[in-house]
Amino acid sequence: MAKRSPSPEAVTAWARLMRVSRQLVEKTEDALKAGGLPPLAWYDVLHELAEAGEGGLRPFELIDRVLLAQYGVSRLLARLEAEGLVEKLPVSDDGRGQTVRITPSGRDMRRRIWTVYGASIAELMGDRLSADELKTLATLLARLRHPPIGN
Amino acid sequence: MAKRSPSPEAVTAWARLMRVSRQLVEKTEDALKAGGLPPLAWYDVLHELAEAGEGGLRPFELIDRVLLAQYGVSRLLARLEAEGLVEKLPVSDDGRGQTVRITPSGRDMRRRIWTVYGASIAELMGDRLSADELKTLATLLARLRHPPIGN
DNA sequence: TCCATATCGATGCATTTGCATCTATATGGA
DNA sequence: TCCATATAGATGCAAATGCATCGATATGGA
Repeated sequence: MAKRSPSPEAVTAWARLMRVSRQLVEKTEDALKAGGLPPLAWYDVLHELAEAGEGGLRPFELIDRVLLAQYGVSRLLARLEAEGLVEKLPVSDDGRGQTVRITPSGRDMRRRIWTVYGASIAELMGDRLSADELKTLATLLARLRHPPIGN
Repeated sequence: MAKRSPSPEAVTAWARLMRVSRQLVEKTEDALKAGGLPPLAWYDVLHELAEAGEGGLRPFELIDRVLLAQYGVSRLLARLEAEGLVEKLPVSDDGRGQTVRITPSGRDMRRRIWTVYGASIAELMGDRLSADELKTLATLLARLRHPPIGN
């Protein structure tokens, strides 16, 4: 089967996207480590659980939200639970599953991570592009999402 | 010390960038696996070495180009050498170092990876944004590079 | 020349990730 | 009701990664 070739513009944009996103992640992870804080993935999960409120979330609901594999979620939740940042509750109408809820100490950790994470975003994105440029960037990136959904 | 808060625009752009880049990498890695091909990192190294030509590159020169840690480069090169895709040559004027050169079979592998990788770029980027939009995206992303260099 | 320090690249060990599979419960059709 | 199949989540094992450190060579100053 014939494979297509990408346009030079597509290749350049791709290369920049790959390189920049990795640099930004690396810089942010470094800042978190320097502050004695856990990795970004912990923030992602704590953030989703905080948004979900008292009802919590089922582990399988986290898979798509934080872009982790099923076993990744399973193990990350085990670590978070061991640290007392989340709690697992049995769910009444499905004996296979559980509900995961953020604890007060989890909310506190989320806040502490955010002081570093947010500062990193401000420095690495906010300082480099104007509000308009950031909106343009966000709009273009939205068109690359999968599945492609409006906005 | 006081930490800054990022603007809402910066946060949105950041979130989109993180999510989209991970989705694109995942889709591309999946395509490579489906084709029985090695990961993207192998392509990155083979690409740099192919560009470098017969002179090859020193391992430490690859560190910044492919954004891997020193030990990551060391081990990846060991795997590539074991597969016969690169060869290590002693370098005359520095007894500590070596020069790494791509082999014919390495060039062939690079080509084979590109048929899948390039098609993935075409599908995931080229099909979704116009040439002008891709240029805009690339320009905005360039402003986020570290260190910030012109373009 | 000698020694302290820096650089290049490799590696032991612990942690993390990926893959495959497992157990347990749920669901739907015969 | 019973059984085949599907889904939720956990886990054993192998591979990859991160961290610290090592051995070897280079370099620069006393």
